[in-house]
Amino acid sequence: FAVYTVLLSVLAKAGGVKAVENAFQEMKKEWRPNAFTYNAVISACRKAESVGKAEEWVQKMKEDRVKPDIGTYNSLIGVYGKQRMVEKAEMIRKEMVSRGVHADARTYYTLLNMYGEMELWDEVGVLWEEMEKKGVRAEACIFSSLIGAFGKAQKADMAEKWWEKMERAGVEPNLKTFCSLLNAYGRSNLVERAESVWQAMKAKKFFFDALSYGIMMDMYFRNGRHDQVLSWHREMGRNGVRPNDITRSTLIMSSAASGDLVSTQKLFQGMLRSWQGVDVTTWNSMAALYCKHKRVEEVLNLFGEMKQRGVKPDAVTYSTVVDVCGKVGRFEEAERLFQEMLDRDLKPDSQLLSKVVSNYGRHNQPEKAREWFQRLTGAGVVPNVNCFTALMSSLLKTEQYSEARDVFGDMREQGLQVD
RNA sequence: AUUCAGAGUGAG
Repeated sequence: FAVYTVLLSVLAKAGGVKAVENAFQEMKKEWRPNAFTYNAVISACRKAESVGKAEEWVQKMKEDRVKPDIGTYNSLIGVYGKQRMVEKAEMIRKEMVSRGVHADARTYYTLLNMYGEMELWDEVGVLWEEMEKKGVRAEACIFSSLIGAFGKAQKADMAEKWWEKMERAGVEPNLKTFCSLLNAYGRSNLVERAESVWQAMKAKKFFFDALSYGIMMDMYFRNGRHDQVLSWHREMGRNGVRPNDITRSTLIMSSAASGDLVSTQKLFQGMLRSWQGVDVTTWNSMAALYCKHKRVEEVLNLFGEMKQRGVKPDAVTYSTVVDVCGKVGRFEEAERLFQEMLDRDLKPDSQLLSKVVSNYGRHNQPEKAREWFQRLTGAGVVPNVNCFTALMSSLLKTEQYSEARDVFGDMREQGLQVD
């Protein structure tokens, strides 16, 4: 029975709610599921970012008369936390209180993680105090999470402060904690500090993984030090660490930014020939490179080839192919591909909107730009400043001053910060 | 036994 529960969580990590659900059904034939079993399934829904499914499973759990435990509440908070549904997450916390279930360390970790990702630092402070008051001890993992959040927000100073806090608390940092600090420096372009963290890690005899190298490569890439990207990639290989999807995509990006099109193509072809192949993000990076050069045929060929190889195009892929068609004025094709995107249940976003609008503007079709703006916002896309700006410049191209002013007014009405 | 932490791709 316990083996089944472990199996569920392993399947969840391997990446499929479907597989988890199937295994659950199999198991149900022989055993009666308990809270642990349901918790594992709910957690799988969190990984798949499926709130609806998670809620369904909570319902099933109730129908099955299995009482939710602290793990269930924590998992559910995790489900909402990942989607940044603060109110829902807090609601669960209140429900816990009313049922006499006490928040534990993981409850706080999950909530802190959510607030950190959302950059709601005040809430982080409040929760932290509450946690300390309750005598819940922070572990390395929560410091990784918060230092990572500060890093993403390019607040290296805050990341440092929390690192010191961790040291004062006597918590021993692990590889993930070091990596979050490394990345904090990387994101703030503090290359030398990142390098010295790396040295400190080396002194501690950590075994670096591809993720660690990936952080360094990404930092050098963003700082335009493409030679360093290459040499760290080589260093990784020398140390017997296999490149993964992310280091591959960083390598492609770096080559795209530094070399000519042909050498990037060669690099990409070489990756395709290897047994690992490349993932959708790397395909997307390559497609974006062609798109930038307005090489429609290449983008479309790439698009076809990736499908042939069984890599599922995502919303970014479609955004790029629709964009490149629009760039060169092939709007019927763009329209067809856009429809295909919807048929595949992929959600258009504000970036796609701004691209489509500016492409119509570029080709002096402001009416079409406006039409698409309405169509997409009607479909639930929330336009940002870029979208409004694209629409305004489309209108201004044909000297529609008052219309552009109206758009400007609409933008301010939406409460958007004018930049 | 189950529930929490670290890196990559597209727009004006």
